[in-house]
Amino acid sequence: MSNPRPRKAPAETHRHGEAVDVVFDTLRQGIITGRFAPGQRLVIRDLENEIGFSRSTFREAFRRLAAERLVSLIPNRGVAVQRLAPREMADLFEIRELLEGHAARRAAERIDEGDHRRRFMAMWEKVRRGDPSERAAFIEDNQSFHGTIVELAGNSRLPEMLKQLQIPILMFQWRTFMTRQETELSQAEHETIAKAILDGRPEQAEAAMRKHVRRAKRRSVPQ
Amino acid sequence: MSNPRPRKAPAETHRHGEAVDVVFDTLRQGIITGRFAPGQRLVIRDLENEIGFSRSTFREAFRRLAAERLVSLIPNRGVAVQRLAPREMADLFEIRELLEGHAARRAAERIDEGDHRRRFMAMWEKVRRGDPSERAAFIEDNQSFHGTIVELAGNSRLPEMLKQLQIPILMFQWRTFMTRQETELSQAEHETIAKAILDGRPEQAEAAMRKHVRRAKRRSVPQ
DNA sequence: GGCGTATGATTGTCAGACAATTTAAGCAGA
DNA sequence: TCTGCTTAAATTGTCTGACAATCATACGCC
Repeated sequence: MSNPRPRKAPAETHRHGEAVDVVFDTLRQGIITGRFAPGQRLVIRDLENEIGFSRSTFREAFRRLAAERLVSLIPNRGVAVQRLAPREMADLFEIRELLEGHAARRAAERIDEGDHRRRFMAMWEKVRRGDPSERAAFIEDNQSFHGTIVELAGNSRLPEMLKQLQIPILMFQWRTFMTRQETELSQAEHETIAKAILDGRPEQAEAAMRKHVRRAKRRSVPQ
Repeated sequence: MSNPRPRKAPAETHRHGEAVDVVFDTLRQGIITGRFAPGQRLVIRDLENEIGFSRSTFREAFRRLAAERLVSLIPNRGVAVQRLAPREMADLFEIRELLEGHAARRAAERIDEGDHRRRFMAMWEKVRRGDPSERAAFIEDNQSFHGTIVELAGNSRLPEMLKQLQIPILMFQWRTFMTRQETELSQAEHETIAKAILDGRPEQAEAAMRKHVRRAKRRSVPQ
């Protein structure tokens, strides 16, 4: 009897139509955490053996990663994990300062619309109690703080734009030493921003947020 | 004698490694010009017959289009040309106002660095002479004006971010009736912005640009 | 050691297979 | 006629294999 051609069993079980998403998430996580180093080439045959899935799936995932600037396409050489020069990092922070400052302003303007105040206070109650010395928890709380403000700004495109800006910054900061003193200073700045938003003071909210982002830039980007 | 399997000849001659780019450009152009209507599904087999190239190439091009928000992915239904609600259009303009206003400020601050003044004046000499009643030329000059300012702002990420914002706006405006009066008003606003930049007045440049974008928004987005 | 050339590895593209899924069509029963 | 179920057709999502183009390296030659 003839041996039917065996089909590859995917590394992880997944539903039909999710392969590209699984591969994309896996690679993105690997890039953010440093599992794949900046500049490193991603060779499909190695990834096939390591993660499963097939070439076409990886190629589609590569296109998404390239669109988010996590990798760069090199003609006839596939893709490589993006390197960020200090200058480009500074440029990212410059845009982030602008967009997040605007988001804080809008959030303050709209704090009394709908359930905004309730949502913001729920987030803030949790974040303000966080222990600044627990680094992983602090990073998560920080995301939550900034994410909520951006959502409350009420612009449908702002969240995704900032997410794109933050991923490379995360790649960078992950390897940055974050001192106790710095997280505490960050906490204090969050407090200033939160108060301005809750008090409905747009100008102050924007100024405080911009200052906060500028300080993060000075801390993260080598001059 | 056996007939060797014929290979598909691509619709247009192109070099190795450019198929995805050709398909991407073709589809993007078709979407911007209205050849593919908002909401319309893009079915790969039809596109294969019409443009040439194969499924995997189209699937990769789709990922790029989806990343630029020109199409949306629908599970098990492929992709469809993105529809933009007036609200989302307004959100795009809100971000564009912010980023382009910032770009105008930076351009004014840096007008005397390097060859900035020469480059800006070269563009402006050409654009100011444009006939506002020639619509196609006006659209091109408009791109040139805004593009130069964004480049002179000196932020490496700004140009691509604004390009992404402008594509859906173009999709929309392409079908907008642009009166003679409006292009002339636009010209006059360009003049104000150009003078502020050439005079090195960042505050005025930003304010004029923001006003310019806000007026374009009022003209383009149904309230 | 420097330089052109063969060699191997990898990418870019095409083609075909098949399962999963959606949509439309056909049919049975109330 | 309407409703619900089954079937069929169309299309997507994924995997596999083929082959040309290109890049990187090793090799041989001088």
